[in-house]
Amino acid sequence: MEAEERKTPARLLGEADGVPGEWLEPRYPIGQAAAFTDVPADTLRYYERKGIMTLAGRTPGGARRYSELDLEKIACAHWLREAGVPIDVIRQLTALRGQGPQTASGRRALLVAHRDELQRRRDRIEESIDAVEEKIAKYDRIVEARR
Amino acid sequence: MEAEERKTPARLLGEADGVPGEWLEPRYPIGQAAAFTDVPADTLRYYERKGIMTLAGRTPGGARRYSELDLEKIACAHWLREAGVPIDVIRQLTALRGQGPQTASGRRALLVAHRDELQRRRDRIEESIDAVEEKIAKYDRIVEARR
DNA sequence: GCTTGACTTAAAGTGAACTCCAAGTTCTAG
DNA sequence: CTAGAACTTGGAGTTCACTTTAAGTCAAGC
Repeated sequence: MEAEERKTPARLLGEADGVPGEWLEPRYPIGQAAAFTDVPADTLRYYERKGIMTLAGRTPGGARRYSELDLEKIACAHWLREAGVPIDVIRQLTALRGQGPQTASGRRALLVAHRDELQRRRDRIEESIDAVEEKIAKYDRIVEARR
Repeated sequence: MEAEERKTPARLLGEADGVPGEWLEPRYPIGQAAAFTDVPADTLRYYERKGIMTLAGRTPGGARRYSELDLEKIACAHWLREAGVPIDVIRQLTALRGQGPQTASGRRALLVAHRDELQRRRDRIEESIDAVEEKIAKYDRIVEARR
C-alpha cells in the first residue's frame, strides 16, 4: 500500500502516450475513479442509475471499469452539478450527446437556458448581499451607539 | 367577497396612523398574513414550529392573529430564506434578537458570516457562468462548422 | 340551528440528491 | 489456494424545506 494515493490518470495530466485509443481502455475500478474525480463511488453508481453516465466497461465478473474518457465525462457531469444544473437537465444533455452531432444546437439551447438561470441566480444573490450589507451597517450603528 | 384581495397592511404602505402602538395589535388572521407577505399559511406555521417566529397573538379560541410588526418579521425571515440563509441560522438570529440589544454584535457576526458565504456562492456561480459560456462558444463553433 | 369557510393540531408525505447498509461476489497479493 | 480488500446489488435512511392530510374546532351569515 502506497503512502499517498495517485490522484490523476495520465490523460488528465496531459501525458499523451503513444498508443492511440488507449484512454478509451476501461481500466479504472470504481474506487480509483472516485479518487481521481473526487466523486464518491456511491454517487457514481447513483449517477449511473439516474442515466447521466452511459455504462462504463465491466469485467467478466461484473465490476465497473472506467476509461479515462469516462473519467472526463464524470468530471463534466460533476462540474455541471456543482454549477447547480439539476440531474434531470444533465440527463437530457447526456441523452442528446448520445444521439450524435446533429443535436448540438439542442444542447447549446439547454446550456444557454442554464446560463440565463445562473445569471438570474447570481443577480438575486447580489441583491441579497447588498441587503445583508445594509443590515450589517445598521448593526454597526447600533454597536457603535452602545460603546 | 371582494374582486381583489387587499395585499398590504397599512404599515407596509407607510400610512402611519395616529394611534401609537397600533401596529403591534394582533389583528391579522393567518390567511391575511399569508396574503400580505406572500408566504403560504402552512409555511408560517412551519416557521413557527421551527422557532423562527415568536408566537403571534391568539384569539380566545386559539387562532393566530398577527400584528403588523409580526408581518415585518415574517417578511424579514422569508427574505433571509430567499437569500439562502438556512432556517437554523435564522433561528439563531431570532433567538439573539429575543435576548435584547447586547446581542447585536453577535447578530452582526452571523450576518457577516452569511454575507461571506453569499459572496463565495456568487463567485462560484460566476465561474460556472464563464465555463458555461465557454461550452456554448464551443457549440457555436460546432453548429457553425456543420452549416 | 345549520352550513360554510377559515382556522387548529400532529403526523405523514414529497422531492432532490445523495448516503449508507446488508449480504453476497470478485479481484488481487502472497 | 486463501485471506481480505474491493466490488456488486437492491433497498432503506438522511437532510432540507416544505406541503399535504386527517380529523377536528370556531365564527359568521342565513
